[in-house]
Amino acid sequence: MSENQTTPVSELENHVDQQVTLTGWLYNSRAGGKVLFLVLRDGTGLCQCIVEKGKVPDETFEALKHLGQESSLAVTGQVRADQRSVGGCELAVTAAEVICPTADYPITPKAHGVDFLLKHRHLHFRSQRQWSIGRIRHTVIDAIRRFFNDNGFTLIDTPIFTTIVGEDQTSLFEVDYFGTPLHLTQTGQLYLESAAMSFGKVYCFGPTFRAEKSKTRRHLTEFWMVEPEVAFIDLPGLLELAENFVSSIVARVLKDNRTDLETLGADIAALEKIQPPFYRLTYTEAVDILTGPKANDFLAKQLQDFQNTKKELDTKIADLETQQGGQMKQWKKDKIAAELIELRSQLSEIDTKIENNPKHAQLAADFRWGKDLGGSDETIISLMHDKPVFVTHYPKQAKAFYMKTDRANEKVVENFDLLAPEGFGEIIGGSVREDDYDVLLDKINAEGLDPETYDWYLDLRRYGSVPHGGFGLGVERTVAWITAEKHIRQCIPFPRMADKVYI
RNA sequence: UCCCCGAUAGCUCAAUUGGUAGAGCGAGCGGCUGUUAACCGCUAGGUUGUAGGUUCGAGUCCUACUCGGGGAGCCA
Repeated sequence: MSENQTTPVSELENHVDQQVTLTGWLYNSRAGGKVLFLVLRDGTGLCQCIVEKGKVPDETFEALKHLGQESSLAVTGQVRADQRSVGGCELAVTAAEVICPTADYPITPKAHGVDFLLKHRHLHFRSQRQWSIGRIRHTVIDAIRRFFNDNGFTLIDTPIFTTIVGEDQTSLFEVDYFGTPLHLTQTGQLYLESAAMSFGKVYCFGPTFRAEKSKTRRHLTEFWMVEPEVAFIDLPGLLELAENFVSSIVARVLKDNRTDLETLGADIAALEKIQPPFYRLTYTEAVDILTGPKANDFLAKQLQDFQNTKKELDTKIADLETQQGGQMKQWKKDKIAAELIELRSQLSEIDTKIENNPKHAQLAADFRWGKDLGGSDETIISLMHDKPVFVTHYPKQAKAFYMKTDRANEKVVENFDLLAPEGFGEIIGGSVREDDYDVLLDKINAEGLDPETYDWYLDLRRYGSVPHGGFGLGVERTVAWITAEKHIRQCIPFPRMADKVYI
């Protein structure tokens, strides 16, 4: 069974009316008395294989008829173009070989809960949704490398065992490095700054670790981040780089993964709008929006929408419950019961939203200049826009020590966050770095950090310091946004969450 | 760490508000030549998360714990 004797499902359209052999796994089967419909999954796509009694040996027919989901097999037959089939092609089977028959595969083609699927992650990969997300993740990562490699950036691999704190001291994973405490990297940025002084434009790309005990849909303790760093750049330059970068990723996914996006139910029309320029707001403008009538009206309208949806759901549920009491065929009753389950789960989701809306309104209204923007605040801002939004110039005290103080307004730093639209929130954080030796040293001391540890970092300001800056983009958050996946744990093969690691 | 919600068959969920635990899917057997999460018939499948309490009687009410989901803080 060498590779050149088998044909990938993705290439069947080039083999119509030819005889081919497919290898893969049984995704689904529907058995008739004298005809079987086997849906084969081979990693490149799905193909419906038709097995007619009499066209294959009887024992093959019987074996295939009782074959369990996810059995591995090889099938040979003639390719036919048929619009009734998934993918537009099907296989008229003349011979088949079962490689490994399977019984009791745990993941059925029906609905499953989140916890169950995570516990079966090693098998859940095989499901359509995870497969499509995985392919899009692949494209996103390739597009990231492509963009930087094509734009004069040099890849610099920064260490995973580190001695320096880039973000927050409380969120470090400590490791015992031959008796010396080190920690896993939170960012490659500080190392990258030294590389930028050698290569000009650099980037690093790898896993990042944050020991934040966050239990939300946008947090992982291990995630992938790409960080470009550029010498001789200012804040407007960075924003331009970031919007071109993000737009190029989205464009690549639209080009390479349209059917995956369709499978996932992503909003393709919205993605097509993702082109420069993005919206630009200062932090102060964002605070004015949050505490002013605009956010208030927006949230009030949102609450009204939620309540209208709730009313509609309540009416539908009441209707179905009344119908359920009446006389009717069993299958009709079952259908109503299934519909009720779906509607009730929608209702519970909308109830949560209705419950959270006033809390978020309160948080937004109580917001005072000086705090960092909260998750809900970012969600509100991002929901109010149909394209990504840059929020720039945050208060100095809310941000990391290395960010450059704005010389025009010393209360703020020259930084930015990029919020993905329609509620997805932050996907990029970045800044111009403080390039003045004395200002940086003061910041290090003010933060209570040990200047000796940062001696090499200060050297970069001693020897030919230049204005420079960069940003970090979270891969899983980007994939979640593009695929319209609610939770980023679905956007990494083996998610590590606070307090939970399955395999 | 805090707030809200949940735990019933392998899976997803019901159980008329305290009165004999049910259905679909999945599994097994049978039927059907064009199915699309196929359909139809039959069969098997349960100490209702754990421990205690209230009650003639608890899946349902109370307390504690465990596990899970959502949200806050923090962040990519």
